[in-house]
Amino acid sequence: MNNNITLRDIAEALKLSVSTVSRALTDSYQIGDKTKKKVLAYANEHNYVPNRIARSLKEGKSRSIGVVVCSIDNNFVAQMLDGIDHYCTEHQYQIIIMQSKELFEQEKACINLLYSGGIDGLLISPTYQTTDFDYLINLQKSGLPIVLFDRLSDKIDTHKVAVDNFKGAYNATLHLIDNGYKNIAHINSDTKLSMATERFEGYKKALADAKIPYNANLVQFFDTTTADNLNQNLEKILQALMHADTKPDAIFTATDQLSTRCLAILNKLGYLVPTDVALIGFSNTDLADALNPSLSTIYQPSFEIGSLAAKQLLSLIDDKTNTPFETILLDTQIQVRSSSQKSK
Amino acid sequence: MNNNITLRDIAEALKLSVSTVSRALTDSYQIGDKTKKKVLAYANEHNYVPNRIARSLKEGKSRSIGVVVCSIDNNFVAQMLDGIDHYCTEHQYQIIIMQSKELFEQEKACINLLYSGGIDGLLISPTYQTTDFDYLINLQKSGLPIVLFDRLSDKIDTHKVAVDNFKGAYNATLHLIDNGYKNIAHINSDTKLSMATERFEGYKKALADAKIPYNANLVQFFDTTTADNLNQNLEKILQALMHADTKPDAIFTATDQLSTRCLAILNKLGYLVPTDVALIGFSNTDLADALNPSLSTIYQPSFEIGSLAAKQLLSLIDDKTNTPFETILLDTQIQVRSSSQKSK
DNA sequence: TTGTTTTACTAAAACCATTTAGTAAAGATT
DNA sequence: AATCTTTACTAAATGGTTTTAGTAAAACAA
Repeated sequence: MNNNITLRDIAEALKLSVSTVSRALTDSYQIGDKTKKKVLAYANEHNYVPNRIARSLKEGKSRSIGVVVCSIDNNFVAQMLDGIDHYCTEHQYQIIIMQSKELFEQEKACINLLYSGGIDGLLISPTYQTTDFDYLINLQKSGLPIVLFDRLSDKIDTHKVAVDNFKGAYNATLHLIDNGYKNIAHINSDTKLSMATERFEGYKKALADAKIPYNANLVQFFDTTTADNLNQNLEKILQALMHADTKPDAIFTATDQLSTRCLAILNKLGYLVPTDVALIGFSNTDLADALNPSLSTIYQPSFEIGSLAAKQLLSLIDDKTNTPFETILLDTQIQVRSSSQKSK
Repeated sequence: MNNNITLRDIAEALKLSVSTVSRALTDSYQIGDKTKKKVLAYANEHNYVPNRIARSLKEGKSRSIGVVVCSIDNNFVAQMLDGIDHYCTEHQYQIIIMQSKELFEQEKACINLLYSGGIDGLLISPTYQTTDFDYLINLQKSGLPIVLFDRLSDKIDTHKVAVDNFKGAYNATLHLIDNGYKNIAHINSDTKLSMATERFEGYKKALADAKIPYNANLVQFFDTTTADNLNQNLEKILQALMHADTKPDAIFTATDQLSTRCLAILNKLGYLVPTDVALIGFSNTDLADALNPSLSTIYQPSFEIGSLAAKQLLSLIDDKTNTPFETILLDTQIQVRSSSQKSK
């Protein structure tokens, strides 16, 4: 902790009261000009910085918010955190980031720690496991402003910020259809969060609109919570898919990790993308154009998700007017590259 | 901010003094068993959590540390942050991450904010621009424990954690030489931090040991601080290199961003890697094997750098014994893939 | 019985900034 | 001259925890 001078030090040095010094520094009308100047001069000279902790204690506000994400070590998450940090820094709020590592119990532990640490609000992107939002609802009831971002749930009523998953998935699938693909597989995470079903629904709607019959054998949901799970299961699933009766000619993957891992595994298994099988998926990797082949992606405005979520939270913290909760859905962007096109 | 019950609430409810309650909860010998049980029961029932801010104020410790990095939105940085977070969470410290965005002025702003926010210690990976360490030295003098990680400097004496850049660069260059490459270019950042020169020296030493004459025309240092700088300058540099009299048959890139961007640009310019030019570089991307071609890398133990740095900092915070400062250099790992080998 | 020790508690200060309530002195008003 | 207002300040409380110093009562020893 810093050992700067305090108001008291200034007061004693200048033979004033602590309250006078405090007021002088906040330019109160109650203090005369000469005194103000004297105090200001002394404060500057001795590099006075108000003790943030004392102020927090007094004001009952810490000007810090908690952020809970699955893992900081995830490209897409890091981009959103960048957006959160940008907005918060601009508005003089500090962020305390904690990682749930996709474990519900750890998520609860993070939240408890943050809450007792005195955050003014909470920004959370729940784990894939999370189905119980009661503890969040309780915190909310006891006065903690909460905003959900990226991964949403209907079980809690609050501000929410994410992308239009349905539309993004619809567009991805439509793009494959437009490029002549008919047997389109879909690989998704088995989370109960709405993003998974929304992307699945978008996929089905695009098929339906194109009058392509839905084939459940081409759709796989599975546990992607750990890297090991993902790699091993995904390899099995891809092997199975590619040896099935109705071998897919294209794949639409629903998450960042799934998309890039899928490409890596297809390469490893010796399949030529897109000749043997085309691929498009949700992903924000900035290496999409350097991949083999360059990967077509559904890009999410990650930075904006983060900064908007932060904005919603700070407005919730400031406003005690009961503005109704809203859900903001941003548009995704389709980035067509080689992995999803027959020619090129 | 949370509105939990306080010691005082418990005290009033049980008709005890605040100090008795405080002592009962810390299991002090001064409190009788019956009272302890009564207090503990009440505290549990009403979900008492000590107010972290009040405790910080009293103890003069916040159990939080500041972390300053160039950008959270950088794969390698995020991996190190994961390591820092892991160690700190384990030891009940909170981390407050701030981004310098490679700007020296912003770095100073971050540090000031963190310092006045009452951090117990600082973990910093300076910007490429940073050459002046006086402000850090001043903070150190006024009692703030500081640990440098990843990007080091001789200008400040403290604990430091990074990789053995010289050896990593030497091994990368040696690998290219062993694979028959002779005209090896080297692309590096123009930072004044030691990592750049160390990697450059490793490159030169490997050439010298192999009796390959050093050719300054094959070596390029340039400003990589922004993505725009990097992309545009790198493209120019690669164009120039590939059209020079002594066209390189291989390239060794010194940073994560340089390596992956270099590959992307070579692809874009139509050069076949490794046939036209081989490539190996420092990089921690988990997409190395999905790149076109799969990218040979010098991998840094990023997680360990982070967790070790955190460990050093926390030991500095606890220990007031003046253990001498040490610099820990971890070994890099060479990961040979297609981009650096003639046959495959 | 008197004096000493132990047990089990409490009052109050400390950490530092903010803020409410109040005071003394100067200046203005009638 | 007497009253009101304004100016420029201060004392003290507040926030919640920890800790120092202290007290009353019980237990024990002589």
